[in-house]
Amino acid sequence: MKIRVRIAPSPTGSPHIGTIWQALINYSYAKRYKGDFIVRIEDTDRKRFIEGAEKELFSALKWFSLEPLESPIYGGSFGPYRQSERLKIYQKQVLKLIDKDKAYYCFCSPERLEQARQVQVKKGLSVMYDKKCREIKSGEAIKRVEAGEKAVIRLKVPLNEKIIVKDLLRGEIEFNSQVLDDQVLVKSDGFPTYHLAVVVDDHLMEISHVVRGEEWLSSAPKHVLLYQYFGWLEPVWVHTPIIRNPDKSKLSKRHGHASVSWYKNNGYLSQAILNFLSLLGWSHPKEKTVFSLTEFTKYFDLRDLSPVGPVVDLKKLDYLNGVYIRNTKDEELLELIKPFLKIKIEDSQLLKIIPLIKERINKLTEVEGLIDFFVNDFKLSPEDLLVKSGTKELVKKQLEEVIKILKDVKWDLEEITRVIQDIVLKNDYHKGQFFMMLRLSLTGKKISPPLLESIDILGREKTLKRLQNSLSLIEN
RNA sequence: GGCCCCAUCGUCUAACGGUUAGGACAGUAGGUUCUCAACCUACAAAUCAGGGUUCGAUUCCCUGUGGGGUCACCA
Repeated sequence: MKIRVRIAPSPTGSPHIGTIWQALINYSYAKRYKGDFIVRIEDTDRKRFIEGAEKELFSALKWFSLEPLESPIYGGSFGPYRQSERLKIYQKQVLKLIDKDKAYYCFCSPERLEQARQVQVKKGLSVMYDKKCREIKSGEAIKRVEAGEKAVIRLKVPLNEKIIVKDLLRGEIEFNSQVLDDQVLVKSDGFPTYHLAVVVDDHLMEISHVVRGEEWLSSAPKHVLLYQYFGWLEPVWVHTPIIRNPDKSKLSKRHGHASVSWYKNNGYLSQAILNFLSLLGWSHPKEKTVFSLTEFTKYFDLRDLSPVGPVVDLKKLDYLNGVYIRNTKDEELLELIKPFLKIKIEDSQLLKIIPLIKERINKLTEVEGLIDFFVNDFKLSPEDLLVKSGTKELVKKQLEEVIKILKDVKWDLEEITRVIQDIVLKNDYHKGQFFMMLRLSLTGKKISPPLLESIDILGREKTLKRLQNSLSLIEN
């Protein structure tokens, strides 16, 4: 059987990291077994539709290199891939159900339903449709519809039957049809609900494995029922764990970081995020935690997914991000860093700085704070300088010496290193203290990239100017 | 609340029914070092509880507890 898998997001907001995780496992499964990965847009809810959300989704998929074979933008032979463009298909299919007496028209007003619901809530019962319209003769119902009366179409759930969902990760799960609602399949605006659309589309698009979040498990028996009613072969059901916040709730903006843009804006690399995501819910090969998407697609199998909802631990992502940053070539890193810099700096100079900082950052956002001193001047408090570096006389003497020697030294790293270490040795200065003094004078920071390399890049003019500034500062 | 799912270090996760319950991140301590990192070494840290089954349960079964999901003309 040809493997065909899909993600089916709805365009109701900016892309969710959980959607990317779904994309990752679907894409990887398809890749591994030479199947097809498809994106279908589930835009049947016009109230929640957000303009531009679809575009954002595809640009996110592109960023992660998880591009589908078939989709609304790439096309494919099972299109259209937007549900709003498939209305006729659903209408045709649902009529089959009406014919078979497996679905029925319901004329109940939203008000009546609301009332019934409140009674149920009061009695502590689960909220379900009371099946009032189920008894209407189909001939009569059709007449009323033709007369223009507003109606929805509901699924006719059998009264007391066992329905089995065969889930790949959990085995057979048994539901009693009593707990299943006569689900609305077609809304009064003529749009299908998820339940109808997903079954029809997955079947017609020849989806072999329906891989989706565990939040769908409760409604899966309805879908199974639909496959039976239509007389179609069921796909393999795979309900994946839901990614959680540190407080174990479903990953959300409130308690965690759910949107792809947050990760992007906070200086994470797409490969690192992907690596991190692939670790979630998956029994990775022993003692190997760093691997690329290509490697992942070699090992990944749906069977190795665990049904336990993993918690997102940003500390681990930070670590992985650091690993990826260190493994990125300086030239590539340059391009990645630039969008995060507010200061203006020449590419050539930035390229010189990158080796000094790449192993001390975990996120691209940390770059600016480390390197702004190359460009910007800063205010230094004399108290700070003296507290960290010794007495006024000592600091003054040291600064004067350094200034003197740097004035006409040959300006390259080796020479600078030699002369400065000379000063320390000859005078028997406290090395740590001396370097801290220089560090503060030149960068205004207690923490900075390696000092001698920084001096080399700063250049003679700037270095001397800053040292002079510090000198005059403590003289006052 | 009904129904459903799940349960190994703080977190991500290993362990044909037999292991000193392993690794990674985070933590702690030390080494290296001009600071911070990176790197190296060490330490600490878990089988939810109670019953079975078994010569032997992290592993299989039951109950409890805990967590999660779901109960829409939303997906």
